[in-house]
Amino acid sequence: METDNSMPDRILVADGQHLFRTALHDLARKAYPLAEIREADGFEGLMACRDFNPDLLLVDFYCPHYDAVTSAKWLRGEYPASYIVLVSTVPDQKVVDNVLDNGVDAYVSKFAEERALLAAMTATANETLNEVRIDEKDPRGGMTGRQREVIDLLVQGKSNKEIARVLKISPFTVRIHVSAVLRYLDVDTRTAAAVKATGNGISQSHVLQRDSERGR
Amino acid sequence: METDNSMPDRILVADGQHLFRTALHDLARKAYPLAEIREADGFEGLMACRDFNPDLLLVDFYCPHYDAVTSAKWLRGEYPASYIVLVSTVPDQKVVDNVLDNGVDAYVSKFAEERALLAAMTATANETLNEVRIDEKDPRGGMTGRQREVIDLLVQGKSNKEIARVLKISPFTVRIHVSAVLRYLDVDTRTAAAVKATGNGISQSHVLQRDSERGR
DNA sequence: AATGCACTAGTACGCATGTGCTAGTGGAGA
DNA sequence: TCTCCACTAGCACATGCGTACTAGTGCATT
Repeated sequence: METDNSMPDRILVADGQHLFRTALHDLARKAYPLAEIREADGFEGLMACRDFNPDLLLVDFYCPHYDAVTSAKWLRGEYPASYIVLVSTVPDQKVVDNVLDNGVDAYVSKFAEERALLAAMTATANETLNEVRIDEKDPRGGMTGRQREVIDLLVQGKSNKEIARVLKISPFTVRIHVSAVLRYLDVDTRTAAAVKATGNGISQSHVLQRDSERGR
Repeated sequence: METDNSMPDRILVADGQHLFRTALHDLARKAYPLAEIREADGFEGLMACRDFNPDLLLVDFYCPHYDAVTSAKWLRGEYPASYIVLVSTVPDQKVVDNVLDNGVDAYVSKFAEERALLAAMTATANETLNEVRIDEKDPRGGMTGRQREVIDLLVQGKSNKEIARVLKISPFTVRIHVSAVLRYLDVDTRTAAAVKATGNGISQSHVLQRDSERGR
């Protein structure tokens, strides 16, 4: 921890939630009292910090209109030398693995304890981050690999035909998987499955199925 | 602010996100240095604090398996005398109005500034809280009232028939509204609409749409 | 070798969904 | 008054969706 390259000089904290961002900032300050820490609010804030060149990037972030992997790649492209920690609420191990394979160095759930958050931001690429990854229960634990791929696409609003195209299998086969997913989630329709699998955005830790938001 | 009844003795902070909860705790401490403040993690934590009898309740909370209004009513029933502030990410003014009509005293977005959060927790039932309500853009701004009611039910995974039953109108009429909503959100299927309207949960502050994921 | 399971692909059937029409009512505003 | 618009209700048609079958392949375990 006291090696030269594991001690970031510049830390960028990017998150749209003001209070959470502040808390992350404080935590980063606690971990690295000497570092210069900046905050960025959303995509625009991130764009405004292109010259900051942080060593460590703590971010809850998706490129507008793009998916997780694309966003991860974009981040890596923008910050090729930074240690990028995604602090978010992705509940799917598969997506986490995907972003970890595409530019993001570490992932921590927003529900994680301080300890885990600190561990993530003090870890470096040389160290083990497996322990830092996801610490939330995955409701899809009982699903097969294919079923998870299908539900991942389903919650994007994709039709069976589209899912089939993506996975390069028959729409008939997709229906098999969808059907199994519905049974697993104990719902009747794909929309209900999407809602249940997606969470509602209001309180990721507490199950629910009412309402929400989000635009485009 | 210095009247006797506006100064809470006991404050309960309930939120599943540990760091955010801590930050809320700190903020509450800043607002009311003398108060006894407790934290609760999720539904279970809330249940464990039934004897605490807080004057002020800062909560991001839904009853498991129940909707916003039911949760609000439950909260009010559990804490009949508390000043209940919902700190969450509900983006729909209508749902906010509904919970405000059913037990919750005030709502603040998680994206709000400290100032707004402080304002909400220092407000009392006698004061104006209109200014404290929602400060996030509602992607459904252009929708009619009925359309919002429909999308609210749609994102619960309800079928047209179920929506019709709830709103006490014909399923044919529901289809009219659903169709309008799909056009408005620029999607082809109700599932895609639900996803788009629900957000993806990964980064509530940054718009997106191509992808998503999410557990519960 | 045999069993189990995931994955694949198909058919058939029934209901749900989404669109495009027509049409009536009531309220707000010019 | 006349117009605009939200809301209501229906019909027709095409497509999507979900379930219940059958069936074959490949892999891992016993």
